[in-house]
Amino acid sequence: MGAIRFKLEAQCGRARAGVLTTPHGEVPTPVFMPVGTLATVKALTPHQVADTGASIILANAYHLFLRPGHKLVERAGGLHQFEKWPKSMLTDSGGFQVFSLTDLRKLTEEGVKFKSPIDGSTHFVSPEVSMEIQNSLGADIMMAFDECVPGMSSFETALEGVDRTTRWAERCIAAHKRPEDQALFGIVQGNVYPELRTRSAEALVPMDFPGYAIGGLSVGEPKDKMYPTLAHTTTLLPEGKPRYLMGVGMPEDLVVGAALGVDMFDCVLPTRLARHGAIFHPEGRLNIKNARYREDSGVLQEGCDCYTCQSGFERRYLNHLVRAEELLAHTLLSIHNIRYLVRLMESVRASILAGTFPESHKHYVPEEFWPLLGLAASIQPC
RNA sequence: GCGGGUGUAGCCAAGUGGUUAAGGCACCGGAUUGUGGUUCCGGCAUUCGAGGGUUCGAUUCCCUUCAUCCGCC
Repeated sequence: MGAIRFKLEAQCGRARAGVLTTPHGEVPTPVFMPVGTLATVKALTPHQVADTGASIILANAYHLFLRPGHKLVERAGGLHQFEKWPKSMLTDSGGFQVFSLTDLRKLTEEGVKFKSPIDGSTHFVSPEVSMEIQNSLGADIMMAFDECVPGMSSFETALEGVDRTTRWAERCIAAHKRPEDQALFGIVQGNVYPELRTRSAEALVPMDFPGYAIGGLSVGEPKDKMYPTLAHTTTLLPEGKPRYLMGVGMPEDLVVGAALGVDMFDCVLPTRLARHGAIFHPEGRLNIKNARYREDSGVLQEGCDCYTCQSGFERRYLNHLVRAEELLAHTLLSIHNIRYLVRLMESVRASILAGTFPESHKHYVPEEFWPLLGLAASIQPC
């Protein structure tokens, strides 16, 4: 018996609705997971995060390793206790920082030498170190330490990334100390090359991870590369295990991902956009600091059930808070944006259960991509 | 009233007798997908307080005037 259970409740074409059970509760899927890199979803209290309907959040092993240190978090009773988040939690391995901190690191077969962005000191992270960090942090789900190559890398570079990720995956499994209460997910790499995605999945699936992530997407490649790659990759993964598309959070991408059989998503977008004064809206993204909202007495989104909209905060007030760089702007806009994505996933899930997906959500997706959803000329109800 | 200084975009401000007048802030847009919390990319003065003169050519040199600041009566 592993740390998690995953039960599929319904399928609709390739889309799935399920329930992921972790030691810290149930997570209905498909699910959007807010990101709390440094043991906090920026600008929000745990209560506010939970109030958006989020049932699982992320933290980052590499960043917490640098500050305050994973041993300190362990002495504090683990991440749940440290940051007072009682629900499910997932830690990223630091693998993404291999990609995002590319000019501050040196990569070898053994691991990665990073230069700390905090004080310039150097630190070595390997699959074994990442497992040690994540075991100390104690999240319900931890991620393998992988190599994520940039969006439009050459086939050769992507191939190296795939094979290194495979070798590192074996080392992660061997180094993982708490499989009974922490589930370790493998990560499929391969950039936009279908044959490399196949190669990666064929190597990782026999390792029998309790869940599989799709990494190396939304890292600079265009959508007409990303979507077909995703469509191919989800067919390679085991039916009965959760699938997690890493780093994806645009509403249309969530709908496409769910339609292609993804169960979990995470993204910094809702909170980062909020801190830059932008919000999700059915008509597209709105930049609430634009001059045209200066006298706007409406709420962010008519009919939205988030705290910010329900409290009646007007656009002209939020415009002011953003311009004045008041902290409350970050809080109020983050709440709206996270709730927007959580609610989107709730409605996707309900439609899958009702058998009306993806027809019910196709308006989120540009028409040119409808064929990918199974929404060509003939729509297949399920 | 006298002596001196300064007038360049909404604000601070560089600059030169010669094609398109730095830069910063603000402002107006855009970007941001497993977060290096203050980032990146664009746009924004046909004109240098006003008027006149010298010159092939003036924001720059000269005169007048206006505004403003400092000091002395």
